Amino acid sequence: MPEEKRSKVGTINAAYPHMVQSPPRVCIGSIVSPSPPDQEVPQRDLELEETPMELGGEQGRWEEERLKTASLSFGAKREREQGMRREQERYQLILEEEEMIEFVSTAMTMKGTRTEEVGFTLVSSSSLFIVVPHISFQEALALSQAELKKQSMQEVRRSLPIFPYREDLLAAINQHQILVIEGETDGYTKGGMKIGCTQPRRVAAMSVASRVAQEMSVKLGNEVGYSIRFEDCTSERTVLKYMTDGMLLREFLTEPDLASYSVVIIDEAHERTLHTDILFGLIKDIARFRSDLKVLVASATLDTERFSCFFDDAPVFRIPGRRFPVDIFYTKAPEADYLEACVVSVLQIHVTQPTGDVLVFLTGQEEIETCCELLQERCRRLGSKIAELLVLPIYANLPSDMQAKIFNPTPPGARKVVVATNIAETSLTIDGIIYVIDPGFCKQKSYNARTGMESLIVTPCSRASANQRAGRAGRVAAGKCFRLYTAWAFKHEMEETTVPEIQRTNLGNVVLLLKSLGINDLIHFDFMDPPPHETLVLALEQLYALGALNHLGELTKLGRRMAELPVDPMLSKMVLCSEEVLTIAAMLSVNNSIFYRPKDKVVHADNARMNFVVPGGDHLVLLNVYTQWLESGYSTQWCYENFIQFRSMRRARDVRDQLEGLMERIEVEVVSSQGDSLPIRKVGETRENLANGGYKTVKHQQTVYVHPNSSLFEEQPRWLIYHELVFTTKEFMRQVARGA
DNA sequence: GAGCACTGC
Repeated sequence: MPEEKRSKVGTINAAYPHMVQSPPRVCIGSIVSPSPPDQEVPQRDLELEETPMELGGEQGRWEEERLKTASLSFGAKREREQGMRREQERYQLILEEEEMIEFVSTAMTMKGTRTEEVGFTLVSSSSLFIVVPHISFQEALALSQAELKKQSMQEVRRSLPIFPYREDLLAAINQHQILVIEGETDGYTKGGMKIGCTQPRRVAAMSVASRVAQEMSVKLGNEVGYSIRFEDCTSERTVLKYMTDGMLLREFLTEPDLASYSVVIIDEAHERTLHTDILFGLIKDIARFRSDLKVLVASATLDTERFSCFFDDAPVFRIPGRRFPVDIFYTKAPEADYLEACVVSVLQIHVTQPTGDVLVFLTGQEEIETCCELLQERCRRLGSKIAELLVLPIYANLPSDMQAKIFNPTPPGARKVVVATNIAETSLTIDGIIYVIDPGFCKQKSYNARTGMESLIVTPCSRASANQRAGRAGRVAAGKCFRLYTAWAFKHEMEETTVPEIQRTNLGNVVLLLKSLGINDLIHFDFMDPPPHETLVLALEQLYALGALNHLGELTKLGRRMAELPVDPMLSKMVLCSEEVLTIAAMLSVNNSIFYRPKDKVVHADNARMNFVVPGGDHLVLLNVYTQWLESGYSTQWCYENFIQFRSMRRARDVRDQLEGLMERIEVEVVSSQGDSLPIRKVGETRENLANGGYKTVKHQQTVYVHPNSSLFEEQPRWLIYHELVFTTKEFMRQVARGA
């Protein structure tokens, strides 16, 4: 019995009890374990896991049985590694029932058109209207987009989910809905008044605007336009303006009462992005004195109560959504090794299910790469025994040309498997997906306000998220969703909804923005879900330390300027120094690593990165990278040759240009420090070197370490300045510079 | 000697 494997189970168990009540499945040959006895399995710690006999009684016997199963599995694994021939024999068994994961259908189906109560909640309290379509505007448009290809515009319009309710809706709010606008926006767009509609994502703002312009037969940018960072596609004629939620938030700085808007629509409200949540508070506030302002909140969940309640019991108007039914399957017993379970499930679907592509949700790049490798390897070994299986990864950091591959149509006779991160949950839609495999995990950011440390941790996802994933199987036809956890776990162990971002993130930026809008009492600001008290306090403390707030908590002149710059307060302060710092701040604010590091070319990538190292630390390395890129003429080819992410660099350039423009506006002169690197270093806290390679933070006396990817990892100078603190396997300082 | 989910200004 391999001890290390068992303790690993213990480790996972401690973190995610619901996932690990069974021994790990390590190969296709492992046998589905019997159901546990009726009583609930107590949460066990590492020690208990290693001495299961101590549990005693029925529970103990059950544990013992299961550990035997585990050892059988490991035995099988060793056997499997012995030779190709055996391997072949095993795989021939792939179709045999006991070789497969046992799924149970719980008669649970995400219902299609007729029965699902989804739709709008249109609500009005004197000045306030809330529309909560359980199918979002964006979703409705995406659905109709597919039909646009085969039908006339008129037919498509009729086929929109909202169409049958249009009259009621129009009557109820006495105006015209964005979805069904047919040029009758007059009443709300007289005298230069606009309708604004926010989306959480840039592409959504652009594509919805483009579609509506098409519907209204106007040129995009005229009556209908969009506004996103780095790109303003509106004109004086624009009456219907689509934008990102963050963009509207910034508009508060120049127009605190949104005087030029007669209607504001917040779409995809259920996503609860940080910006959406702040908008809620601000809009609720201005709606009190702007009785002419109409507010519409659109959400795709059934949880309309929360929204209605927050907006003083605004009424709710429902419109049924439209989606194909999705059958939900759960595993009979929990799966400890979900990566292996994914691979088995994909093959199972491939061999036993009719045509249709598969979408697998994993948590990150590494997992996705491993999963793709495993799938490809097994397909190769199975050879002509199975039909062709196209395995395609997708995650945000994947270069664009490789991302594009997932949209290629599947050749006849083959099946496509897309292995994705959460990017496929909301940000992009892939045609032809019929099967979804959901292990039930995602990577989530969390923020510890006591230490000011962020961490990115794999956590079980929420039921809302799981349902969103399942819904991805029902876009083109009836689909199936295979959940790699039990129905019991879904019901009892997963959270209803994902914790809103506002409760999981550093709020330095937001606090500075609210302060500059004249909101002094942040503790009593009307948040739909308030952030932790400590988060607000720490943000205030840090702003005070940076000189953005005075001892009374009032905004200083510096603070006012800092609020204009759309970067972290630490960076906006730094930017008010020298030209080089502008570049460095832009590079630091691109939070993705600019260094591309694919698994199969790790050595090349690391060598390429070494070539950029200069003395002084990571900030100067970043400056060096940017300068060389500039000298190459912002070349794509240059990026490719040097294992640099072109997208991140282009973004850094955009941010840099924007900051430079804003600096002019707030009348701060951009001066070059003429090769003197000192001003660059005025960031972060200083640490003193400890014997064990760790450092102690000056402020909290906390032990932290240099990140191994840093250019100063080997050097370890006595004093260090760091840009951010991140917890992964240890407390790491990322982006460090040599102290004085 | 680690590993960055996804957005957004």
